[in-house]
Amino acid sequence: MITIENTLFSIDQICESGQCFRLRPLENGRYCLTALGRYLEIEQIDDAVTFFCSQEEFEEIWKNYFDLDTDYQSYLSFASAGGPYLCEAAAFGKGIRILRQDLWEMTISFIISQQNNIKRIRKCIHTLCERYGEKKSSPNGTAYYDFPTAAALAAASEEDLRACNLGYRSRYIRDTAHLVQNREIPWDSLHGMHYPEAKEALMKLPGVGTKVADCICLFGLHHLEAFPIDTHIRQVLERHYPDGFPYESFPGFAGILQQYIFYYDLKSKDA
DNA sequence: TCCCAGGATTCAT
DNA sequence: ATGAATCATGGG
Repeated sequence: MITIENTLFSIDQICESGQCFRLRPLENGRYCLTALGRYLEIEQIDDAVTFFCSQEEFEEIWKNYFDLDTDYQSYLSFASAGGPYLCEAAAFGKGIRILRQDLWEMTISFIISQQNNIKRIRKCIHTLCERYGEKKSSPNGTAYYDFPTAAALAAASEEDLRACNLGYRSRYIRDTAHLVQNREIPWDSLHGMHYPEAKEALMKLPGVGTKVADCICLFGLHHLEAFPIDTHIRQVLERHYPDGFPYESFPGFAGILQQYIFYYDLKSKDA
């Protein structure tokens, strides 16, 4: 295990910000995460964050996954350019980070997210992993499931997927899996593309429109300029930025501010 | 019973 | 180029 000190890291805020659906709290106060084919437990006490893995695994995998080499204070300092509302939002969620998650997992996860709520999105993804992901065991013996591969989902029928309570999104997922599996989309090239062309390519996938493509770009390709506009963000923009959001004040990283806003709006409503 | 949830697609005008 | 209807499922 390895412990770091970081005032701008909150595993709870990251979990609750709705960007990572397979990060969840355990009974004992820790959090567990299944990602990149691995299982990880995390514990945070104030600014001290403990990763229950070897130092090598932390350095090679999780340090990058949690974007720990990035100085988020420099992003937070821009919040004032968005007025008092953005200042409040940024102060409220200053422990949030944009994780560097897997592209395929983000694609399927955010196809599922459409017209859906976060609790049920988590449940759908969990079911999908249980039924179509490879079962593994962590070093300490905890069983977990990988996120299903494109091949595994392409092999499923639409009826099988509907049995996972995915609803009308079942066909989107099946067809998307087929497109990727059959190389009908330049999948491996996506990582090398800039934001506009990556977004355009992703929108060729069934079930991927403007908003979902932006989420995939932000969380799966780490394009920080992607600014997903969902129902929450749309309402905030209408209410607090009637003359337009000052995107130009956050060149190349408006997506980070989007996450502060999303989390702030989400948490201000669940009382 | 109706409405909403990190929308996208299709079809109408 | 906009706008309404439709798409499953579960929770309030």
